Amino acid sequence: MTTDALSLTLSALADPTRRAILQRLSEGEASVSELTAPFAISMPAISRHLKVLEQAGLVARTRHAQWRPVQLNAAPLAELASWVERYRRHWDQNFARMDAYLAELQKGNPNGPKQ
Amino acid sequence: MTTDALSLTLSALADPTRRAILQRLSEGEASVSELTAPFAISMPAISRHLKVLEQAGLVARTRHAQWRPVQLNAAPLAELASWVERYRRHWDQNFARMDAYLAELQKGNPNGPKQ
DNA sequence: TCAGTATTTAACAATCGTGTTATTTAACAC
DNA sequence: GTGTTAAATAACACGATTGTTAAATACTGA
Repeated sequence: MTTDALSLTLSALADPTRRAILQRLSEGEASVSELTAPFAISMPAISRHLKVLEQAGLVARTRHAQWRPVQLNAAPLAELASWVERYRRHWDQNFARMDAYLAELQKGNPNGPKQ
Repeated sequence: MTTDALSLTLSALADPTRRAILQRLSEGEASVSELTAPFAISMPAISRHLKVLEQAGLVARTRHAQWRPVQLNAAPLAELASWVERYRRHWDQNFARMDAYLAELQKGNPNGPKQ
């Protein structure tokens, strides 16, 4: 498949369980057991969610005795943020007003800043 | 199922074809035929991608003779943007520096703004 | 009404995603 | 070594996703 990074990030984030895991990790690293506790699903299921998050680069795993602490890595979210930003003008009222204002300026300032 | 809105948005965006459709629509509305043209897949496949985007609230469809013009609706991206923003401090260097700076201020200004 | 165009829906196949339980691996402690 | 704990992997089931082609629907225009 060779899926692109942004698709990997988005499909990893599409699952509510995985987003909850990230939220927990934003408060600090955690073991797989600790991550499993809040959910009604088994540890193997969480382990697979972690694998998805790891392949998307959203978490990193280290090793400490029989624990594998999991840490958040938010770097891929930077790319997502910049992707979303390209659409901000389509929903943001301030952006819309700014566009209209600039358009007015463009055609000879009839409603420009100094009347 | 009753999937939450953010999950719907994210899984809709996880597909590269659907993101390409949105990008095309950011330049203006288009018919299904026009949206199909750039891709190597059939029109029914595109029609179903559009249904996914519509259910996520990312596009709206109107009716004009035998055409069903499709329009971008970026509103759901606002929620996504604000979700991502909550993690900005985890990747943004400026945020990290600001955090460190504020922490210094907090513990008695040893490395504060005036030395 | 009939033919043509645009689009959706139906029926099907193949693959993917997510959960389960059972088993295996790895590290600790005695 | 044995036993315990933490986690991953295997094997499986099941439903969702995504594509296909063929048929149905909706509108236009003579």
